[in-house]
Amino acid sequence: MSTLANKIERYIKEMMETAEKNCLELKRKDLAEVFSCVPSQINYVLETRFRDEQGYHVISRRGAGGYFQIIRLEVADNKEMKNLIAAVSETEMDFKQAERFLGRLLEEAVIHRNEYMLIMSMINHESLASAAEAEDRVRAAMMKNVLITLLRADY
Amino acid sequence: MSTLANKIERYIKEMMETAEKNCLELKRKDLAEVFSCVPSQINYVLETRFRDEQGYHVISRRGAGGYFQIIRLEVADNKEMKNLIAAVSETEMDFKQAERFLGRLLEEAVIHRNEYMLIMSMINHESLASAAEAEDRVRAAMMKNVLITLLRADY
DNA sequence: AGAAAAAAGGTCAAAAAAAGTCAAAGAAAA
DNA sequence: TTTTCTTTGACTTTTTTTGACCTTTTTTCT
Repeated sequence: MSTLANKIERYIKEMMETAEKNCLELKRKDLAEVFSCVPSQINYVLETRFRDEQGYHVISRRGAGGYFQIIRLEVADNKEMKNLIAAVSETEMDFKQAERFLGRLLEEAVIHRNEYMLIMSMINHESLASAAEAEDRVRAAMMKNVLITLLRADY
Repeated sequence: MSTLANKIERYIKEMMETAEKNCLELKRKDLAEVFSCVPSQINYVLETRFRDEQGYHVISRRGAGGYFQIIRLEVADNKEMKNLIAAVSETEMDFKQAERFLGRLLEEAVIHRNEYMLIMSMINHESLASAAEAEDRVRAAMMKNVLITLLRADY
């Protein structure tokens, strides 16, 4: 059985689909009630599954009548493309970052499942272990080249 | 009487058959309970009987909701393939060697043009430069993982 | 208007729930 | 009797879940 965090993630993503809009507004307390869990569990899900690198942006308001909004950032969007390139041109990238980033490309169908698996297998710690302290730098360079390749007109 | 390790091995392989799927997901703790042994016994079985060279690839996740997956590789009876995996696992590989290897995979239509481009962009010198003297070892590890991924029955 | 209460959401660290590692002890084989 | 293979358990690491305490915003009551 999948974890509670996974269920909440799926629930939110389904809602987003159904909404047929790129923005979803929810109340933390209500959502926690639906899953009968503590409210901070919702924050955990947002922090681990709905970060900017993953293609979602979250804003919230406290106080009575508070809420949070999840906005999906589309790669198709030109501005987002620039963000992507900027992100990937960072000099270091740990595995988790790369995974979130690739998860996003997969979700948005920029890459397909097989490409995802292939890339993941090449950037994982096992592959890069011999690089020692240079691991995150190598990964960043690889990710940059992946993006450049994906953007090539003849890909 | 056969050893416990052998029984667990048979049990897993039977499950794999029955599942009529190339991928099996299990919980280490549950399996240990079935055989009333310590959980690390399961790791022993996986390490000695389900290695890549033996035609199985294992992936796992720790933490609450953790599990492991055993994926069958399509090498089955193919001794040559198993040897190839073993060979690639050990070596260092410079760019030219990797290029020839990938070229063959492309010719034999194991991979397609896009995959070829993607992989090449990740193993080239530019990507791996920061690895310094470890470059060829990193490339070999990457190529091994590429091979494993391509052979995954669920690829 | 100002103060207090209520109604949210945020943070952080501890507890819980897995899985991994490694070395020592025991059993089997050579 | 060495050597190799198996079994066990103490300790580690990772991921999720929970709860106590904090901050912000609105509402209600003098």
